[in-house]
Amino acid sequence: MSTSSIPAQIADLILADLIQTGAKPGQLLPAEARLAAKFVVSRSAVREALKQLAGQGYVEVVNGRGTLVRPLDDAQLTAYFTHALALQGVPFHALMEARKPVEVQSARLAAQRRTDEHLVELRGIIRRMQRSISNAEEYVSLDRELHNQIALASGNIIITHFVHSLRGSLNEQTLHLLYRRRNRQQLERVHQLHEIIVSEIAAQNAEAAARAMEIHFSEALTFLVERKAISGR
Amino acid sequence: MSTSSIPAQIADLILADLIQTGAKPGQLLPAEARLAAKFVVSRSAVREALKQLAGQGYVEVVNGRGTLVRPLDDAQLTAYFTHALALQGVPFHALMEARKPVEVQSARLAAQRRTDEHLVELRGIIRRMQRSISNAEEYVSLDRELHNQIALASGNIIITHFVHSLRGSLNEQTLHLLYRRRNRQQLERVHQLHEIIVSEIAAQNAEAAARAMEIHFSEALTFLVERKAISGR
DNA sequence: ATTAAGAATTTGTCCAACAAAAAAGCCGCC
DNA sequence: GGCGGCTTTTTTGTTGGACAAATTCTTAAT
Repeated sequence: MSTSSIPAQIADLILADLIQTGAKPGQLLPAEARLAAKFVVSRSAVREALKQLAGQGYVEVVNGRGTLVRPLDDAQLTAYFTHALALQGVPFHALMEARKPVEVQSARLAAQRRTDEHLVELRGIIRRMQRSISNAEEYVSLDRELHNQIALASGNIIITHFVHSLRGSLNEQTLHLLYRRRNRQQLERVHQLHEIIVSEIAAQNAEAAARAMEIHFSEALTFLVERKAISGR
Repeated sequence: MSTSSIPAQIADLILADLIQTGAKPGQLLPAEARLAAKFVVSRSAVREALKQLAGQGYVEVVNGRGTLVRPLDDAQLTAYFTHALALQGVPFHALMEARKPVEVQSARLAAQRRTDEHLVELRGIIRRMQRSISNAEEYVSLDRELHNQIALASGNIIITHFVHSLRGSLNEQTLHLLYRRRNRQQLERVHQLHEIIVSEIAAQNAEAAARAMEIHFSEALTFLVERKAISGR
């Protein structure tokens, strides 16, 4: 709209230009002074516009070099999930509800497309998990690695970013809730499912891998609901 | 890091403060001048920091009033998908692969949680679709409405934002590919599945609704693969 | 051809000033 | 007391200039 601020308008124009011309990651944008001349605004306005585009993840401004198109990463997704959890108060189980089918798909595709290199990585993580089953802090860290690696093996960058960013925006308190309060028997059940998931991915049984991941998440959700009922909220 | 720019550091500090204090949407931040004094930097630096946070979707700066915490919306997700499709060249089928399980979950939850009001909306859309089956442009628009409304009925804001933003970042060309090239028989098959999905949601058959949505997407993906094979890329 | 110093380009940061919009305070009127 | 309407104050919007910092380009010497 014509009522929005000049930097916002400039940002839209620059972005439209990038899309129009099919800009590629790494490509250099015109200098701030040149953009300011082109749009007939001050350099400050252009700078704020670029900062906004940088915040949206489209570009990166680097001192002395210029502004360049940024390769796609999960920063935007991380910002979204952080916003949802920390500022908006979206309940954790709502995120898990959305995450579950994506992780199931992740396991399914990983079983179909995994390479031998992926498998080596996955088995290495499982081996380390086996040794860390009584160390909750390390097991949580390895759990993150495992799910990230499975997503990587899925060969789908959107799924990879989704899985990675969602885990990344969880705070320590929530991770604590996920694992540390469990007893030994419950942790071994969790690990058993991790092993099944990887072995089905190894055997390239897509549907079996998907089912194992689904059970894994169903049990995690059940666990969360139970704990919520106990804590009375 | 100490090497990053001052506005970036200020942005991180402000965000950390918002999270720490549990800021709520609509809440007003201190004035730019006050923040500048607090962090001992110029107002320009604070302004760029705020513009970055605005780009990340956390806050909104409004002339004469101040900076306020923004309610969660799908702007970040839209930016991510736009970046992926328009700038990064992520293939369309990769997005569909990620979208499919989310929409299946959306249908499943909608069947479990839909209210009568949701159902009225859904049936209204289906009725309009019935009349527009030969008008590809309008059918595409109604299709978007239908999927959004199903996501709304799922009661999960993450899923709602995901579905809405993914559709929103598709350009005209891609939508064209999705529907306009189909013949009458294919379009009627698509509509038949739309009707089944809604009727299963109406009957609160969660798994049946999920299965119908899954078939819907499988056929769409098959159609895309076929077209790609024909067009030779 | 290599290297190193210097020049040019580009972004980083700050400051000062005024415009524009919104909010807050004030004052008279009913 | 309450309620418009005006003024004042606060806050963001935008510009221009100045200099620092980082990078790249140029050039000259070996």
